Amino acid sequence: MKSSTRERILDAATDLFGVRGVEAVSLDVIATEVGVAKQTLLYWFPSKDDLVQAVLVAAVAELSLGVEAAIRATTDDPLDRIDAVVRAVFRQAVRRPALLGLVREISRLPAASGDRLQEAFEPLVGRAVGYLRREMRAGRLRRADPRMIAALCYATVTGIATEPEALRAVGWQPTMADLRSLRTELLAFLRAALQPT
Amino acid sequence: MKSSTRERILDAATDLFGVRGVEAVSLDVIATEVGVAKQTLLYWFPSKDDLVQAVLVAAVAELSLGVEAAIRATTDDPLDRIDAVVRAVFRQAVRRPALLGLVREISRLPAASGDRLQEAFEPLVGRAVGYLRREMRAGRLRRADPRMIAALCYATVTGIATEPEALRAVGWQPTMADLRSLRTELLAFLRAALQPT
DNA sequence: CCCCTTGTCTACCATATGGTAGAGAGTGTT
DNA sequence: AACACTCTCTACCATATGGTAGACAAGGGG
Repeated sequence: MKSSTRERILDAATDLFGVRGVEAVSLDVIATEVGVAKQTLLYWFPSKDDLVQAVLVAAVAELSLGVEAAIRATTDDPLDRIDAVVRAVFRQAVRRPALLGLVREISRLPAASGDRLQEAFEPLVGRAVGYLRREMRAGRLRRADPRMIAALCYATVTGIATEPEALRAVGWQPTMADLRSLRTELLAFLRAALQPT
Repeated sequence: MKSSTRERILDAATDLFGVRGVEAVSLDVIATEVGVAKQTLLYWFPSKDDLVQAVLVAAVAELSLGVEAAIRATTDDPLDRIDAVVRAVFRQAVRRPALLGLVREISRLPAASGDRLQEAFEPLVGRAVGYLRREMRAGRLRRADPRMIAALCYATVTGIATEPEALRAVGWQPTMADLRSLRTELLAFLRAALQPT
């Protein structure tokens, strides 16, 4: 497949940007990783900014898709639903550790890019906050500011998924067993934090 | 004060590294910020790596000091104590938003530097995990893997403090009122997550 | 007065970076 | 055969970066 060059570039750039940070990764590094000349990158993406944008848009779409699918596939109970969303995010984070790291890069981008990305996430965020608010009113979740709860859940999941160093500091290791245990603890943690009193 | 040049460099570097990331900040930028020639930086810190190390060591010390003071100043109840630690971290994060961002930079550093930093944090982490374990055994905290709980609390606090973008996405604004409300919600969130069932 | 140390600077340098210009190969169209 | 289009490459380029060499000023002993 000739036309897969673009995809391969996007793939490599996603991983590199997500792990090392956008500013820290040069076009040359990406090109070498893909096994192609730098100019080929600049053929598909006229500038580094364009590449960054494309990578971010693809990452946001990928994450959103996974999350939305997880939402549709669960029951009504909000704790189960949150469970499913976290599992979905977790699964993607394991398959592609760079994805969530990329999301965190957004805050380091020029304001304009950040805003655009924010718009891409807005429907998902808006729906999540609305959902949390309704469930709180119905007494099926601990009452709190639903916007803050959304942010806190995001911070917890993203934080734990993007900082292997923090986990290593408490003796955690990237084995299957520890991974499963981490997921279990994360789910119990969120469940306890959200359960109605 | 002549000898304060070093301090001013450390200060500026801390803020810039913490907000934009180590790789994204050049010596020239720091020098301009401080109002000094690049060579003056290289006089005080023979290389960028040296500067990075110095900045990280200072940041770790600063954070550790604040946390330890908070711990000593509270009662026995573990939830109160965790409350106090979070408040301490929060206070420092407000005074100096870059501090926690810096800690997150550790995972992007060469392994050797990361390890050294980890050692600096080790006593604090070890004590925290031991404390959590004892309190769980005593039934004063929800029973769980204390190591994971430590990591999760860290992820939640650091995540929420270092990602203004996530907060903005849910309509949060950096005003005094919103800041206070964020702290309140964060404390309630952690309290709920840790309370014995 | 001379010399040594301290701290800051200007002048460079090699390398890496994002990006431009344009050649060449392969493929399909007329 | 001639042409155009798509894709990749080599050859450059201007700028920015981390870092070196060394001048210059200020002060403090001896």
